Amino acid sequence: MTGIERFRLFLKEKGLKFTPERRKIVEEIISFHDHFDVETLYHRLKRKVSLATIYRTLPLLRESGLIREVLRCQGRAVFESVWGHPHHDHLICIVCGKVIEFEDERIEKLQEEVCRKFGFQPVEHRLGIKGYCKECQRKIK
Amino acid sequence: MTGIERFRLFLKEKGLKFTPERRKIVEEIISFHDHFDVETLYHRLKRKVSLATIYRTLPLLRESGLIREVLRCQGRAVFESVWGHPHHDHLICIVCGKVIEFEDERIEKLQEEVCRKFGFQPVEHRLGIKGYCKECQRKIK
DNA sequence: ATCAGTGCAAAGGATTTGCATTACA
DNA sequence: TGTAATGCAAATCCTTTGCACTGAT
Repeated sequence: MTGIERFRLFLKEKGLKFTPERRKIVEEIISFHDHFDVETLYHRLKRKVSLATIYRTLPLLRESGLIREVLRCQGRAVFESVWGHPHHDHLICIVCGKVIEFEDERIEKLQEEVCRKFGFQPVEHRLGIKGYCKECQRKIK
Repeated sequence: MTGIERFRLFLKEKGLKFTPERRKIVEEIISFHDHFDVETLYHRLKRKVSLATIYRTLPLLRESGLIREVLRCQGRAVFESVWGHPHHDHLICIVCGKVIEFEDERIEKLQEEVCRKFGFQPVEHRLGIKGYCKECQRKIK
């Protein structure tokens, strides 16, 4: 199943409509795997879809498991496409803003274990470690 | 060393001043270990310290390691006092908003391992798992 | 034919900032 | 004394919303 099909199905199940605007948004999101904020997405869509519609569509994309919010950068929410990409977490440099992605299956497993322990059904999770990247540590010293 | 002393020292090292307002804020934060947002803190301080000053002081408290931002709730940043409290992470129910705290030493250790691997010097980290709590799972079914 | 979705512009709400004044160090 | 901090109010900036119109199912 493609991401677009997935979204279409999700909308159908909820009795919502698959509009041209929503199609453009999903297509754009799936074609890139970088981090993006709303403004960036808006420009990538060449302003063919209004900001209001983007803001109204993002929650649906989250619910359907196509994107997730990874972090906040100066008040702005930053998302990433999740479809077809292995889950990973982030190291965020508080000096230069660089983001390093990493995967650790063991951490994932332990999280699942914790959820079971509390009878909690996880939907989305986010692990962000803020600190100084290698380069910025040097600069400071 | 108490939290207040720690903050005082931090300010001194940075050439900043320890004012009555900052003292009130630290005292208040240390006396509670719950989660709090800016508005709540403002009211706890009985409005003796202005919102502007609170907003200007919070980053300093973060840098000095006394508090950390744990999550965002409808746009509002939520913090918690970290001083003298073991690190923990959160399960956040997306239906009722309940927050369950948990500690897992093994996850912490793995995070340190990841940081070493990337030569990254961690300052603060945050693991939040969103999903359905036990009660809300029942309600939905 | 309906009911949800869209764009626009206005509203909202948290956070930041300019400025004159105050007060630590 | 000199520099940073405070409070106030205005300004920002991201995000949400009301409304009249459009369009997917």
